[in-house]
Amino acid sequence: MDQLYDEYCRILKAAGYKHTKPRLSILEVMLENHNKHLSIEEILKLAQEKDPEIGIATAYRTLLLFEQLNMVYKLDFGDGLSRYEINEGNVGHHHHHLICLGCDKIIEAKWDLLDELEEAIQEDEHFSIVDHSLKFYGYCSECQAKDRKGEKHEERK
Amino acid sequence: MDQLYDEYCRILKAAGYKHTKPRLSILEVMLENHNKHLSIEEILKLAQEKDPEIGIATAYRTLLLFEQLNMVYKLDFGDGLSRYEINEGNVGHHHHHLICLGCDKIIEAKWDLLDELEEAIQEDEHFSIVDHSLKFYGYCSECQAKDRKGEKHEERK
DNA sequence: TTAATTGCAAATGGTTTGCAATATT
DNA sequence: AATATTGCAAACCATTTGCAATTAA
Repeated sequence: MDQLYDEYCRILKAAGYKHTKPRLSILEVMLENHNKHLSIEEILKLAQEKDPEIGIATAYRTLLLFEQLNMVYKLDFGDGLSRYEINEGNVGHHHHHLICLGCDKIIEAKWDLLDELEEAIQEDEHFSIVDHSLKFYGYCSECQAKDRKGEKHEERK
Repeated sequence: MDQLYDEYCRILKAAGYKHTKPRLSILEVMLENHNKHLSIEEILKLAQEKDPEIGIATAYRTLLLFEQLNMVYKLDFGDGLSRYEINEGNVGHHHHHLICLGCDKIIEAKWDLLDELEEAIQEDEHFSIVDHSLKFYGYCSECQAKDRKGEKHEERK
């Protein structure tokens, strides 16, 4: 089905975890939505299409496990929901996010110019960096256009 | 007492909000702890030393108000608590944080080399940046030293 | 006086947990 | 068969909200 699927199955087994239906279903969901930022609720709903028995507690436990095994990233866009994204193996450098304050859209940022900054930090502070999280808040081009037309932004919840 | 205190009192009034004891007490607490990252619970406890009547709901409402007026920053270090820090007016560019995965210590990072990256994003994506959040996860010098001695990291909750 | 603000307690909502039943190896 | 895993429901805990009482202007 997918090379990552096999790889992550192997990792699960290697770490001593069983290949259960809920785990494999959720893994499939995460791979099928590799470009999205699904919430637990969304992941559960999709997984239940494959295995209707799955409960919410298992979804939480499974995503936590996947996160610990570095199979997924946990994302937080400040909307009160934990979101997850499969780790596609671009070692250590997952992308950043642009969060639109007008319409709550999330845009992927492909730039990664943090190397300089990371080096400075490692040297000056003797802090050994493992990972980072970078979010930009602002207004997307569409919301800027709306603004120019004098329209209101959609209300943020 | 403090020039920022006066300034923020003015801002409150200007925005049509009353100068109540809870608000002024919490403002004082935030100014007296300008270099810390206090949780709501901690802010409440400190504010209650000045005004024992204050309830938790007021603390939440006040910090939300202060955040909306850009008087404080809301911080999230992933420990399940909302933390707040007074905005000392370094316009738009508050500092970044280094979060130690070994001992949960938070180190302030003074570097701000994101200008290049922000320019690239504004141009390529036509995304108008208002603010950003940058966190680095890794190990502080002390935890690295402990590691070399073969000691265990403290358990994370 | 009057409209904003507060404290309290109850409600909310995402997440975690205890436990008996079930599934994997 | 032995152990890990699950689903369920209850518990948890940070945050929000309704409302009557209080307070600032």
